[in-house]
Amino acid sequence: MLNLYDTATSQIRPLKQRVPGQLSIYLCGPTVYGPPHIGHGRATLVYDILRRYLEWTGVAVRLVSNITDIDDKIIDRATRENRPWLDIAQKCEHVWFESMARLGVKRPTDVPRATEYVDQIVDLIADLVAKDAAYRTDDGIYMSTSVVADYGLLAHQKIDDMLAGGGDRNVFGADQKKHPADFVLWKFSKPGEPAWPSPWGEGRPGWHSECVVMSLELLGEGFDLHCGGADLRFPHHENERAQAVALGKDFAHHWMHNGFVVDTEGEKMSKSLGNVTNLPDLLDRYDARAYRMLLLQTHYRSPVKVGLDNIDASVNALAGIDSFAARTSSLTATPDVATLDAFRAAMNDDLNTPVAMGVLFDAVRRANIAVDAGDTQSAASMSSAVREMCIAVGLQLDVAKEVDADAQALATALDAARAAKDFATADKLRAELQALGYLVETTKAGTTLRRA
RNA sequence: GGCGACGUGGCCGACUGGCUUAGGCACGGGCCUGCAAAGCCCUUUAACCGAGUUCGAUUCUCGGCGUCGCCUCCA
Repeated sequence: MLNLYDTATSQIRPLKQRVPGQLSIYLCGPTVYGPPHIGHGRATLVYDILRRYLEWTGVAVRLVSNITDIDDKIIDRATRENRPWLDIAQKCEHVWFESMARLGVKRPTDVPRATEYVDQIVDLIADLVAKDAAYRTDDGIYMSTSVVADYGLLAHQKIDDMLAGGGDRNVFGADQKKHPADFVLWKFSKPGEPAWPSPWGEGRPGWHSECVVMSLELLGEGFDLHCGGADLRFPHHENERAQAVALGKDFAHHWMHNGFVVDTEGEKMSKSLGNVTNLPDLLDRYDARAYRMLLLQTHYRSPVKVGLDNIDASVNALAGIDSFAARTSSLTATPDVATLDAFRAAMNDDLNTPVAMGVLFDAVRRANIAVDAGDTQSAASMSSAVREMCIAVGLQLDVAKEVDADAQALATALDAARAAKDFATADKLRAELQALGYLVETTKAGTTLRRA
């Protein structure tokens, strides 16, 4: 059973399954108005690892992750660039999933778009209005947070205390709100803006209403886990919950939040600070698996520095596992039980992937020792355990690729030259093969080639 | 101003009141190799500062210093 930190209770507790053997997860997806940055990459990788691990243990996971395809930022950009807003949303969504594919992040089981749920969103807001939990102002319909007794649950702070400071920013519709914490459910549209009909006038849904509707529509009440980046804890998740609570609905039973990607000075990367690295740029420069490895070696709730040194270390660590995979690819056996037990224990302890990776690296080392000692039995069961662990966390190993006939001929010639002690020729052949992009491993047993 | 997280060896990063375990990367030495590469072995003896609790604290408590986050753009 996976024990997982729950933001609502500030405790590590079992992640309960509403239906045994199944797990329902809602992950707040991106607002598609620009390229994804590496913070998005972290969030999606963390939950991809969670999902894959759960699936590996035999749990059927339904992961719903939305696309926010209508939002002020999309409209702003459309206006600025004089393009249709839908064009921006669709192109950005395409880039998003392209990056996800490169990262090896499995596509969610459901990808609802906000614009596909406007009717249901209107219905939900109407229910809130009917219950006096929402009210109208000149610019939209607002949620009355004071009807929610435990508003502030996820923030772990009283509203008054939250409002005491930090009031140095522009708050949408602030002048007409009944309470400063109230938030917009429906925004009336200005001329030329995208608009949908509603009983209160044309407009568009507020961000917080989209997610509560889509999660409840697709997963139903009392779904197992709601997750996202730590910055969504408040206000976004708090506000989603407030709407559900105000309607008497059973909302998410467990809340999970991942830590941020920070820059080399330790500051959070965010678009407003201008210190973001775009995900496509990162993926152009490095093996995508290196980012996954880097995150696996950090706890999901800790901040992680993503810099050149860090990624290089992960690239090198990965190279070691790759060459291990290549030298043990032909071995098959039942995976070593103790190793997998240790791995599960680490993962079940609030997804302690750094410890789990320790187990993995230890297994690699022991398997290598066994190979060197000619103990194929142990080598096989250890290496099989390594392959299992890699599957569980979504690490694809680069096993030896096919070697073309020409290169194989050069390798054979290389072996012949070595046998004849013609080392000048042997060195030349090796250099040739390396120039062709192969990793050349010359051993007593003969030369093996891998794609570099 | 409120709430919270963190400060571990050259870098990243876990566990833990004592029984010298992290783990990865880098550096150095060795084995292997014709030489390399890959792999293996060994190595360097760390916990921001101060006080307290304790037989004993990196680990608990308090204080200080520092870094970071949330407080209606945000993964």
